Amino acid sequence: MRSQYTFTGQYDFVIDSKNRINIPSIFRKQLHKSDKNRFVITRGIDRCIWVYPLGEWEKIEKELSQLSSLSRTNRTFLRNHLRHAKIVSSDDQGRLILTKSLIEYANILKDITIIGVLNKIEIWDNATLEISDSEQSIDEESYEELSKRVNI
Amino acid sequence: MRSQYTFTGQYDFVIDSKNRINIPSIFRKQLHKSDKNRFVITRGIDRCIWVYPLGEWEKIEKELSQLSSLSRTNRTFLRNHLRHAKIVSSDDQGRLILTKSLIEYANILKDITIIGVLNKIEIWDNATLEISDSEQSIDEESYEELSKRVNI
DNA sequence: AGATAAGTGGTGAATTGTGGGTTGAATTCC
DNA sequence: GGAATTCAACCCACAATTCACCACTTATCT
Repeated sequence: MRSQYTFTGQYDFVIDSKNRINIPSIFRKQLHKSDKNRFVITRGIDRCIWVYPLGEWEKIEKELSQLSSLSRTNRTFLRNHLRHAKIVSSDDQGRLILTKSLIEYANILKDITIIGVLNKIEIWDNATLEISDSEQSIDEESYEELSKRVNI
Repeated sequence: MRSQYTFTGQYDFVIDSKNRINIPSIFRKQLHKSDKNRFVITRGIDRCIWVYPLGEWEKIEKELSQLSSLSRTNRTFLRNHLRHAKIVSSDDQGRLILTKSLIEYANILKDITIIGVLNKIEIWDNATLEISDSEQSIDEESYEELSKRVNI
């Protein structure tokens, strides 16, 4: 299923004392009315927070709901992927409130960087992202592997 | 059949002296009127309590009723799954009363964690969940297996 | 430069989580 | 069988948190 969203670009913001973070206005303008400024925030696989417009998240839920809880692996997988996900709405200014546990997970202090990654938005602590950048470079071999699957 | 419920997120609560536990308000808001604040509480497969909105439980019963009692495995499974199931209603504050036997089964003392897992809600003793977390990690192989079936 | 939009800070009202009391029905005990 | 006890249902109360706004400053655009 093709996503209707194609978030791109990088933007710097700050988190305030009430754990609110702004969504770049250019992203807000792209949001579909049916999502009604609702998002799902959850743990990213790296040390960041993933933000999905509600409609995008519902596609993921649909996939997950096919897993039977009789399987141990499924139970663990479902629990671990769903427990950090929370539906949130943005306020009139377009801000979201992050949970304390996600803030801790992503090491967020004050300065954050928001990155558009197609159908989701990543929220990074500024310093953590820089460290991650330096560590996570892609080697030549992996690029070769990718080139077989993605044509850009 | 796709569930109408998609509980997600993790919330901390306490159980009080009358064995009452709160349901997160965000879950309560999602409840369908036809369920009229009625739930089925039962043993989870792990050391936790599973809570289903009544309507969801009825779907499960429908699934279970398809299992023939001629099979020993089926009989045992059915018996163990149904004997601890109980219909309960929440009070005006949105709390449920847990049975002593379920409280014992889940090792619940005081601090609990509630996790939304799509169509059901899990109630864990805080410490028990942490232990379970450390034991139940998913190995790479299982992730590979899952990736063939779930596209997220 | 002025007007508009975007980002950030703050506040009062409403909601939520938790504790407890009272009553009447069900259960247990002698 | 009747008394004592337990327990669920239904209240009320209240502190802490959250939410829906309002306000101000900074940036952008024409």
